[in-house]
Amino acid sequence: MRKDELIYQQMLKAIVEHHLLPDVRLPEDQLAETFQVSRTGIRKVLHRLALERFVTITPNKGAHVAKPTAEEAEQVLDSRILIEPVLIDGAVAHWSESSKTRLYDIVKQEKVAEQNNNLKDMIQLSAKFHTELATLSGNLVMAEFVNQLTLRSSLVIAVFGSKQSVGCDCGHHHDLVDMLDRGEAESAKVWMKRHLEAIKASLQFTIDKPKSINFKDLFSTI
Amino acid sequence: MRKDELIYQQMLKAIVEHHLLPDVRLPEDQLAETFQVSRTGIRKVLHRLALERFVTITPNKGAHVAKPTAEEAEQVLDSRILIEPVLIDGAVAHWSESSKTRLYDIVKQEKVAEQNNNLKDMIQLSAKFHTELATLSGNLVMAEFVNQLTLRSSLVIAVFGSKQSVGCDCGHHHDLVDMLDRGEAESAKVWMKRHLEAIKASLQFTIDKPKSINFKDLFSTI
DNA sequence: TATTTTTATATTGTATACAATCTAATAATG
DNA sequence: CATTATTAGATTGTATACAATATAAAAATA
Repeated sequence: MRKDELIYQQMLKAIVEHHLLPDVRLPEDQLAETFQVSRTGIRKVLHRLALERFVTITPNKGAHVAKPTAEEAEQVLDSRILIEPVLIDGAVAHWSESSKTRLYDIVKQEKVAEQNNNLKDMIQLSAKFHTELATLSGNLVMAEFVNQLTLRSSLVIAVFGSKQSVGCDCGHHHDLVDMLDRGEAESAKVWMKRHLEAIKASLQFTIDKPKSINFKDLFSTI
Repeated sequence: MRKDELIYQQMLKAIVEHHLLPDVRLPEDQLAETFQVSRTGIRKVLHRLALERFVTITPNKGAHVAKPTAEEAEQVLDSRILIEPVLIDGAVAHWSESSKTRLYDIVKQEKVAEQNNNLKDMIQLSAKFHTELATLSGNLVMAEFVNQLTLRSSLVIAVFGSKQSVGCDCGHHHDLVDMLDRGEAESAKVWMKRHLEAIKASLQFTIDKPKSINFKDLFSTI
């Protein structure tokens, strides 16, 4: 993998898994030193993350982890509520043994993460489940968009979510796969809509405060 | 507006309006000279266009105008067929006199462009109509995605489209606005789905060849 | 003391320099 | 003559240098 792609993946992971919280400053120098590249390489990554809404770049003031507003949070979830159900038809149409295996496998991992109370894995796996399902619909353009939306949801949860926002119902994903395997598209659509509405309903509008970060330590442990 | 934003807009416009055709090489030096900035600024823009799928960057070989494959073309249109109808509800819910005015205004401009056989305006205005409608739904996240999809459609049309792909039915947009104004959401959804399916059906799989480009001349005339 | 002004420091913005890589032309070899 | 090596030129990849801007601290003024 290209070096800048690797840095991108690591930073995105850190943001999505709440190791880097919203509003945290991302100084180019420190990141450059952390990843052993020049500022040029870091700027490329920050620029990409900014286009994808995970980072905010203010001219002459630098990059911060993005802090979605309440409006944006709502719109991200509403987008998923609109889109993900209509992808169910495609997933059912392309359904196969390997689809089933892939999704059940993720569900299994989710259960382990839940038992271990491993929040970071729970976040990552939940996003992975939804992205994988979108991919199974056969439309890569849509799958990419859903992928971005699930990752943005993780960021939204960092700002407005409670613990139940991510973990309350990962067992439920199992039920959805059952429906898909039985070819019950309509039930699956309804289920998906309610599932996402439940996540949206779990969001709360509170405030939190950023703190200083040692990037070298952070990226050496994850 | 920031200088790099302006360069981005101009290059995107050139691609979307078919002044820069798919597969055309985009050498950093020539673009840097054309826009009177260093390669640094150009690379930033090319990188952004690549993330948005309007440009393809091959490592150590540089940037080219993206040439969507048949699969991608199909998926872009399918995405619109899935998404744009479900945004109708939001547009009807937020409907107002200003909505009506905005859309009719675009339709009016479309008619002028059609009469003048002004292909470049027809492309731009058709994309604008669909984006504006998505914006009226009230969900900015969705609107941005639809905007990207409409622009990618223009690129798809550059590869697979016939003249009718863009201009066959711009009068029809008028009918849609009428339905929206009467609050006929369901009819409007069906109309939108058929409209996009017609565009998809007009795509043909042929071949064309790139030719050399004088960037200075090009960007001094548009 | 509170407020403004000035200065110093740190950080980002942009251009340039040099290294790495690819492309194409020329030379060498069978 | 066709094919492979070699070399020269052009182009991209990355780091660094310097300018522009913002931030924070110190000094000046009311």
